Amino acid sequence: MGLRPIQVSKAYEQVSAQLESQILEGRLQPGEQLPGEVELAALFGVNRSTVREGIRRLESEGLVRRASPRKLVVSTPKARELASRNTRALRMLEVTFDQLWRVAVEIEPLAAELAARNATDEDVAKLRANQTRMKKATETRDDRAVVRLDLEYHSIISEATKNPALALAQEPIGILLYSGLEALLPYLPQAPARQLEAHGRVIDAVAMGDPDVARDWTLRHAVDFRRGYLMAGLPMDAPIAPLVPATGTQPADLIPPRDA
Amino acid sequence: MGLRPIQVSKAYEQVSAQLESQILEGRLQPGEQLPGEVELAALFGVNRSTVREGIRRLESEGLVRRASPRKLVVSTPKARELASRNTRALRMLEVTFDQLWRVAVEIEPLAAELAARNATDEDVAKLRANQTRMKKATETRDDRAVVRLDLEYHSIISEATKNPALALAQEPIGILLYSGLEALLPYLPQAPARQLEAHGRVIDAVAMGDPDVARDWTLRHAVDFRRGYLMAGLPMDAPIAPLVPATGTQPADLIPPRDA
DNA sequence: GCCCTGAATAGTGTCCGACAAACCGACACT
DNA sequence: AGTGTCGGTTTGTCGGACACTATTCAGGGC
Repeated sequence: MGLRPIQVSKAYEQVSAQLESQILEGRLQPGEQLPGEVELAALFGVNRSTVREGIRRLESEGLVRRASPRKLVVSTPKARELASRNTRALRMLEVTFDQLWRVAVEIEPLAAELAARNATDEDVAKLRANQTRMKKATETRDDRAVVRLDLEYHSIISEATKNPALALAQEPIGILLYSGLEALLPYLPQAPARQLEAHGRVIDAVAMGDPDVARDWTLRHAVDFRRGYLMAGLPMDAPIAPLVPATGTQPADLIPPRDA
Repeated sequence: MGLRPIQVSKAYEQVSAQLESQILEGRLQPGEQLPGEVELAALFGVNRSTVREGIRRLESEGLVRRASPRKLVVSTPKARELASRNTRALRMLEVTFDQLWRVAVEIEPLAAELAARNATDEDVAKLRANQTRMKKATETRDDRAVVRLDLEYHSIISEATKNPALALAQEPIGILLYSGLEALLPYLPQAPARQLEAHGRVIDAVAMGDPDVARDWTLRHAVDFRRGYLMAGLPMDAPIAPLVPATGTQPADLIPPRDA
């Protein structure tokens, strides 16, 4: 029969849904301040608690943001938060190195190309600063810093493309993929040096606005990374970040937080 | 100075943060059921309202889900919801056709290739069913249905890759890009026929497990789409979905929903 | 014995009212 | 001008309450 499952709509869902559609339709514009909770409750004709629950959802989706504890303003979702949510989702979906790499090897060169086309002087400056610190970290063999700076490098490239669609697609993949670098470094002491070289070439190409060279060296870098991963004997088809910890932890009870 | 902005941590944030970390660390596994709100409130030592606000966030992030109104279970974020959130974000960031297309032209062929490598019989069946309905919609010139089926086609391809990283990157871009198809169709009556052909070729290639052909025809399809967009005289550098509606709508007040 | 039905139970959705802490703006003071 | 003070406002949190509905379970019908 042509019957659809009926779904009761909770009040707090309607609150977030209505506010969301007002935002999406542009009737509430980014930067604009929302009324206080009591006033909203009055406008919607529901209790303040209900409004609060609705607001929590919008907050978590990045459509509204607290400029200060008292100011609730409409906002566009921030790239950083989107990336971290997507990264988390990929982790939970137990994505493998191979899956990530297959996408990265196509998208990272594109990112480098677009960065070379669109990067501002400021972006280039950031890249050079990153390179300087990376050099230092490589010399002092500070693995932790190497990984952190590598992630930062990819993030700067992403931003330099001036292409939100690319950034959204690339960032979570880059973050997860190059987090795996940490497991790699102990086996491949020469990796940071090769990385430093590749980054340097790409940065020069970006600075000179040479898309082809940027693309080419990024591709090499990605291929090299995969080879290193293989040589280190790390598994390509195992989840990058397993959900179940290796140590036999039993489901512990939650710890009350409020004693602070 | 080396001072960091201080941030007070609200109780409801700690609730969601603690539950989130329990999930991420695997101590709470997907499918597992959470205690009721009262019990959680007791465990955390806070009021039920506070727990509820925390749960709303996790719910909105897809880390927990209501299996039935009474059962709150841990869950992995669903691809569909991630895609729609990311799509919304891209819209709000006022991404342009050109930006989307540059990414799509690299990532969609990859998706087709991987689909050809990994698609199951079920995926192929879905694709064929989609093709059948698309044919009908083309013949009856039902533009609305053509767009809907095109989006579905891309979604099936995405799923057939068996690569969550790719799906995450591709879906929002595909959704946004091919929503623009609707604006295109009135100008290009022959577009659906060409699309039908391209889809058909890709589907055959996927069915036969031929990655190269799948990739090739998807690339052609993407290039063709851009040409159509140009020929129709549609703007490449304007936001795909402007936030501010063209009609002069003034910021309307919120409408109380509860009279239903 | 098994299935169906209806009562009992438990849990969610929503509301009310309240209060301390903090924030914000204004105002007075040096 | 810069700084302290003060009071109103808003948020964060609490406790309690109640209707409604899943879910459970026991008893009756087959």
